Amino acid sequence: MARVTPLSGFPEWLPDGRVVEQHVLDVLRRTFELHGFAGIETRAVEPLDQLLRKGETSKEVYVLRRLQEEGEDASADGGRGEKQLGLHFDLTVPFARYVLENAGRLAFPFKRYQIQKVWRGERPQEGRFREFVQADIDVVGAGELPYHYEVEVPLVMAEALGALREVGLPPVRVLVNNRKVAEGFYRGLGLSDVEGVLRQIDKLDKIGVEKVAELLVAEQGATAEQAAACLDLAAIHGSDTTVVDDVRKLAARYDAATDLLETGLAELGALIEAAGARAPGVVVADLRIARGLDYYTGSVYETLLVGHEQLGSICSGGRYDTLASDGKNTYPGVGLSVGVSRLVSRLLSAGLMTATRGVPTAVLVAVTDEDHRAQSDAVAAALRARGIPTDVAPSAAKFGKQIKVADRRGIPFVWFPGEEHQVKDIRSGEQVGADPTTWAPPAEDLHPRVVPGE
RNA sequence: GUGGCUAUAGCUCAGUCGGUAGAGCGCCUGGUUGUGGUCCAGGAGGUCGCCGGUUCAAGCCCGGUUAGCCACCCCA
Repeated sequence: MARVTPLSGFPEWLPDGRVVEQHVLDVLRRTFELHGFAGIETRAVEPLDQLLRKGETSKEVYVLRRLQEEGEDASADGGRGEKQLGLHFDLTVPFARYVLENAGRLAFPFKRYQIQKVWRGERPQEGRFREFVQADIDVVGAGELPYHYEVEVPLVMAEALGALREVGLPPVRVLVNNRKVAEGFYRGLGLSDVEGVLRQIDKLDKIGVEKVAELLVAEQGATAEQAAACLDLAAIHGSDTTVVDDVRKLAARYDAATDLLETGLAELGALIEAAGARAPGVVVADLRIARGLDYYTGSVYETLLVGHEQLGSICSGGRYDTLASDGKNTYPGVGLSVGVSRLVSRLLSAGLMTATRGVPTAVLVAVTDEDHRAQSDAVAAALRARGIPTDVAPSAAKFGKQIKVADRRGIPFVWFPGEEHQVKDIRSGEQVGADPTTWAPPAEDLHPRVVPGE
């Protein structure tokens, strides 16, 4: 048999892992719908020029090509002029296109969730995949989008992730910043290359304060004092509105106050205040969060798993003043995206969350001998009719083997048909008489459950 | 795209100084009268990633190649 090797970056779970993933997806979806987000799905491909819009040349896009393309249509370019297609690398670009395409039929502000696979042609490693699932929520407005949505979106996400706590998800920390604060502060200092400064600040975790200070001077042309100011700003963090005062004081000290800074601070303060009341301890302002250098214009978010910070952000997003635009109308939006595959891969590899079994089956009906298989099928039918997931033994092997079949799969009950039916809980060994038309397993054994790992 | 490491049984790995392969787990069979897990006995299973080179002889040395892992970059 040909040797099969896993394809790096294209994760696949075993059935019990899939149970965990499916549970995570269910909880996310339920929470999103609870908050009024409507579900959509967009096609997997977009025209390549659309995907590469916004100058995102760094994104590694998988391009779609037909096997028969060559030879068949040397005239394709001159003829149909088919657009080159690429697999989407996130759900925001397709959503923006979808909004424009359906603007006349959507009601704004439009709240949608979208859970789909995305593809990125990057070099994979732990927690980084080339094919992975994202779960996005966004709110998009026509022309304008009130700031309170920038407060709502991370709180919905905090609630969704919070709902997974009981099955083993570690606590999460949503780090927030506001692009206007950073931009206002830097401009107030006299630094005009806001993106450049942010890019350096983003390296703080990796290379440390001193190196970043050097880079700010060398690359961004900052004075030592300006660099120090940027680093002081980046050092500010906290979960209450004192961070706003801290920034104001800092700005005053460097004489860097601007209107833009004040606007940003007001927004950030409102977010922190609301979050403190609605999800205490979850949302933390962190003035060094940069995120998606080019397109975010207001709040930016990043989410860490407490105890797994090395994994990177499992959920991030922000506010775009121009999520989509058709030239005449602009559609601002704010959204967050959960990296479901990254999250689930860690939950599984670290044993944080496990499924009680990998098969849906609650009962395995034994087969006495092949001549009596119909009797076992009848028992199974009776159980299934009452919603009990049931399977029939693959062969009329010795009962010990049939029990083993159940054990290997985590099926909790084995049914022995006969004059007097009996059902055995193979975990306890307890075996009792039972009637296929009335017996039911305990509620907790009816379906696989997801539980915290050991 | 750049750099480092790795590739031997289904899985995790050992294999000394070059002398045609081992362990643990798993799997199969048996331990009598149809009830698993523990225990005991036995058994199956490997083109040592692939191609080439050196050598009397290569899992081991050399070159190439493919794949995987890790780091950088970037990001979910």
